[in-house]
Amino acid sequence: MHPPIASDLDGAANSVLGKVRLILEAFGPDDESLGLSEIVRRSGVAKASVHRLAQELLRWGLLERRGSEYWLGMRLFEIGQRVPRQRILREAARPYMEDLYQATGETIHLAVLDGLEVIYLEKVSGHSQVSRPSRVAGRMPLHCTATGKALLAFGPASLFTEVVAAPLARITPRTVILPKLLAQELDQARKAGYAIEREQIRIGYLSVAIPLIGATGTMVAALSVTAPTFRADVNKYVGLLGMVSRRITKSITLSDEQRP
Amino acid sequence: MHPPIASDLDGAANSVLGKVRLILEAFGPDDESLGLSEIVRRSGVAKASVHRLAQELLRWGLLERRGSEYWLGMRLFEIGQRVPRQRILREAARPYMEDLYQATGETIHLAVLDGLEVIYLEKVSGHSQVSRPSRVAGRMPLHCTATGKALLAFGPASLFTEVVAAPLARITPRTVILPKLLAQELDQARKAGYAIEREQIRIGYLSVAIPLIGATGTMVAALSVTAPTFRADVNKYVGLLGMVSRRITKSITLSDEQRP
DNA sequence: GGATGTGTTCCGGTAGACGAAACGCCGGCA
DNA sequence: TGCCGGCGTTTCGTCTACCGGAACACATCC
Repeated sequence: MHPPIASDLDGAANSVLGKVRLILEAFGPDDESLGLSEIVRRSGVAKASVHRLAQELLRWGLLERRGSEYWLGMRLFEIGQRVPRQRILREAARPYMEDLYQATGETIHLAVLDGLEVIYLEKVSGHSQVSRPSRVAGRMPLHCTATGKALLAFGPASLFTEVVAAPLARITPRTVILPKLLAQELDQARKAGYAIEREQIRIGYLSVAIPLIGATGTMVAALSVTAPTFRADVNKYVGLLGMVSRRITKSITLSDEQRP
Repeated sequence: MHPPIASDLDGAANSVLGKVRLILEAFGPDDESLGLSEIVRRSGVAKASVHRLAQELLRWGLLERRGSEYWLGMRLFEIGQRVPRQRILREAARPYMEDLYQATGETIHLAVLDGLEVIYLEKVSGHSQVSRPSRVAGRMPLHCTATGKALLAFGPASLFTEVVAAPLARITPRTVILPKLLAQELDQARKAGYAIEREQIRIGYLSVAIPLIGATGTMVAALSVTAPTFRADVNKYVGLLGMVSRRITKSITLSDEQRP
């Protein structure tokens, strides 16, 4: 765990909010608690300032504390659940994701575009953590995930251009990293109405994703089924996803205007 | 939607963080976007300050904007998912909640104590929104919800004392609001190993909840099944919950020390 | 005892924060 | 058309909230 990239946060420590950001982002996705000194080390903010701001964050509930250890506080979870861009989609999609999970027995993801990445809004799965790399609110590259490919294929062409402007990361030996090959995959996805990745993100697994198109015809999200390759039934998943996507988009009141 | 209670936030507007809190909490659980002037009205913070802080929150990603409308930003959702008190429990309980949902076809809730309320960490349900009053990260009173009763019954006696120190709210005509009667219910719950509420929170619905006890023997959370009264099978739910709770508590690495 | 680590408190200095006021734009209405 | 009220943005003199080095208190280890 390293502090946020310095170039993103130049000058951050010369404002209160900048320091608060550094403090809260010192806690990584797998951390439990941190001591004050560890927060200082990770954030680069002066100890007395960290202490002072932490007291105020405690009063707000954004941090919680026991003894000398600090935790991210429940109030963050509460406010985070209010974010309309995830709330409305999740609420609309959840029952259908449950249906898909029951019909397939495999892991179901709901993802949206954020910056140049996929961010997972929801994941329905059982005891086998088949898609271990993914987590709710986690981010993954667009180019090698099925949801990412669906977002690329059915989203604006400018998105593809932006994504391939930087070298594409190779996650597995099967990851497609040549822009030309990726473009062909996306063409195929547009013709077929769904995107697919086979072992491009995790060996032994494949995902099938379809786009959720909003009322004004623009990409809103993508929905996928992820399964171990040996037992995957792509045609079945595509059929189910297709039926479900029509119902979800009917129930979404979210327009693309929701997308800032 | 009204601004945060003034008594909780006396003096809040004389610090940066206090103002940020007022701004972020101006967005309610069902809001989508707010204009700058509406944020000003709800928060009571001066317009120029709201504008200035909003710009910084935009840079951080805690707010997002389109035109002159502001949204809570995806970054809040991301950080909110890092909160260990919800993350670890949810991850442990999710697969079992799916099992329960499949076995019962009814709504499953996972809840923890926060302050003197229940807060729902997760909810698995299908198309019938049987427990409409509840939502993830939503809060409900302890005394009239099954999860709340389980938390009271199996938690420290001091909690009960605190809760009944103030008048208990009557939600439905069936809500138990006399401390003596509530105490009897909790005794019954302790003897039976589970808590139950019948139409105390919503007419026509009942819930059954069991406690999740951590490694050190203290209450960590409560898990419930909620169903329409006419088709509820309490014995079935109790049996299933019992089997599942043993497995969840085995997989929880969370100790009560996680509870600040 | 000294060194090292943790978290807490102090307090003079200052720059970041403040917000009234002005500005520019827009839509509605007489 | 002109006025008004609403919106969001900008300005800039003022000031106090914020800053953080330093001191302090406590704990552990050699």
